[in-house]
Amino acid sequence: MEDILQGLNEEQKQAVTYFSSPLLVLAGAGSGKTRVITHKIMFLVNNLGIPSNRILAITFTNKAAQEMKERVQQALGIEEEPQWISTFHSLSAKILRIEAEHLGYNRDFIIYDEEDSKKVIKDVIKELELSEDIYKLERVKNIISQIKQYLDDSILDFYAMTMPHLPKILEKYEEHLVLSNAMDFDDLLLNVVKLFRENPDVLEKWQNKFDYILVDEYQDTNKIQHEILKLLVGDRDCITVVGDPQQCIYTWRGANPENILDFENDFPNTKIIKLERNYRSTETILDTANKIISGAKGRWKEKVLKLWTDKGKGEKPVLVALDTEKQEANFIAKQIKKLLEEGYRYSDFAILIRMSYLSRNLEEYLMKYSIPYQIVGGLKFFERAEVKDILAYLRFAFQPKDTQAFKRIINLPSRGIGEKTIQKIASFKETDWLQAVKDAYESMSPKIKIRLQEFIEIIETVRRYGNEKPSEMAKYVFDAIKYEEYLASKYPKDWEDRLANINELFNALKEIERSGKTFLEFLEETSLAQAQDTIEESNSVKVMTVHASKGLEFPVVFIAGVEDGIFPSGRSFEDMEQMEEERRLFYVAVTRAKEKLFLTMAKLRSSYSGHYNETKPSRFLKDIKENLKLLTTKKKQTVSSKTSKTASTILKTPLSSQTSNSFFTGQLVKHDVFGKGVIKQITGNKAKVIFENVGEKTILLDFLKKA
DNA sequence: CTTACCCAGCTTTTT
DNA sequence: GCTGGGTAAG
Repeated sequence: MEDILQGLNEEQKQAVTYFSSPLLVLAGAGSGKTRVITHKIMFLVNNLGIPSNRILAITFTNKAAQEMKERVQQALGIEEEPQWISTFHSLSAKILRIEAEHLGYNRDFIIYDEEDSKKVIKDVIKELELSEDIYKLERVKNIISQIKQYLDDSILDFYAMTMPHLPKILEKYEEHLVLSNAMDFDDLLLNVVKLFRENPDVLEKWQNKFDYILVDEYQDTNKIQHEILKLLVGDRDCITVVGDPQQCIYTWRGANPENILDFENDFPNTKIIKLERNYRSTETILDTANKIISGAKGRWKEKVLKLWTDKGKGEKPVLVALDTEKQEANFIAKQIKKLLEEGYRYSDFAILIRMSYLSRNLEEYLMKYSIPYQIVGGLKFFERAEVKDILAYLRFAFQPKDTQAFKRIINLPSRGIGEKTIQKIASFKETDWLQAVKDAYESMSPKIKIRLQEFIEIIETVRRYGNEKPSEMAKYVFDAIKYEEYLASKYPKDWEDRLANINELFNALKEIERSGKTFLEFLEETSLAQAQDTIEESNSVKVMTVHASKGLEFPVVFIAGVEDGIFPSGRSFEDMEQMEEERRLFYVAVTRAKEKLFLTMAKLRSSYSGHYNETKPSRFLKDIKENLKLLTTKKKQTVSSKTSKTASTILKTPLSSQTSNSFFTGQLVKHDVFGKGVIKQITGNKAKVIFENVGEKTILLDFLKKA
């Protein structure tokens, strides 16, 4: 017993050993959240005699799950990894693979990623002949996702007022998914709730499977995840959740800092324990973080945690204002080089950004200084077109109902099969697309017959051997469709890089053959892979979005682009709630740092067109200016000649010099293409303009001139 | 049906 | 600077 509790502080011990009622642990950044969960699992097993496979633990990333599994396994000295440590999405997929039939699905269902779902919605909008201006793809997709996440039909009613055909779209969308034996990300969760609600016996079975449930990063769970927990717990007490409302950064995915407070309502007699002692950062960094969050608003504020540490003062965070983004990147790279001499390693550094496109500029300079780096996240490996192409062949062979896979490959590379032929095939479709192709075969022209024959042969071959030897089959497809030629002609610039990706795919497939996993498991893993899962152990600087940095810590952190419009994002300007989220994001970013923290900004930043725009320092800097040390770099390249002054000087100046591109509502403007117009509304870097000839358009400010 | 070319629009965050 | 869509020619 001493063993497990050793090294924990009083509150942590309490959290680990409390079982009398549902437990909510409010745990600040760096306060040992994950540690509490891991130790509680060990306590359950060692001291209460509960088998590890009867404990369900939910983490936010697969990486965290894997680490927790390993730690628990090692600490308990057990043969097998604990089975039920995973993310909500992986858990749901696992449950649904077993219970799919109850929902009219087949166990071999495919998980549609963002791109697949979007294409389905696009097809549906076309099919229903709706205006793409009113039913904007991105918006419709978001609404559908919201409806599924909030478990609330009134959302549909609400949007249906302006989009009367929305219910029809939703219905058709669902139909398409079921016909493809596919689920989207939201379905994974939603279908579990449906399953449990409609099948009490199934629910009971799963309730009986778990004696205790623990959830990490609870502040970022949404309604539907909460519902899954409620169902699994039933009327028992067996749940501990750990979270921090200050770190809720996924409201756009249905999470809300208030949700964590509702836990008390849904689980009666909830006990609350606060962990406010921070083991990660220096006092100055924590003080800065506390200042940021003390400006927050909202009901959860009463639950605000005040972090403290006995680590000592430490150095003040440094604010550096560079002239341009190039110099910003240059500064960061140089600073890293400098700190390396003080004994830091590359892997001690993280560069955090609010928007992923900011990484390009950084990359350039990291390369220039020969600093090994890894961009975490961004376009993920399995989302790359070439990887998806090859996988689509395997996917389709495996699941010939998969409409999106079929549409992707039937004319890839060009087989002379276009819209018309696909329509024809569709008219023959009864169950799956492969059968439809075979049935439609006779009615095709001789030329197309040959091409279809080739296609069928490829698919049939993959069907025969795909399950055992996916890597060989991938190679076979690659050769059979002459994919290398296709790549070379389609992407003359970077086809070699893409080819390298294909090779990596072959390796990944070989790896699963070795590990004894099935192709389906492989597909599931790849579609649920997260940014953090790709983090390499290598000694390299990590560049990532603030979102991707959740739960991680680094000795030295740079936060780049601390400018209004970037951090906070320009989109949050008109929406209080979103601005609040930006604040929490900033809080998360700052609390990643253990020892040193640099905030950098560029006075001029180029937009995609290459034009430089003046920037304003982030509004969040005002709250923390006394905490910051200001570093200015002299004109010439002598980086060493820096002068220190107070941060407030820089915060005062730029506002007044903002004349060059300041627009206002009602202003007469000119656009190269659209001609003269009047600004109706300005949001962020865009303006709604009514043009005399072409009507209303939303235009980026960069493209407008004063008339 | 395909290809080649032009143009508009654009960058949150992601399971 | 990139991409997806639209269009005209083959």
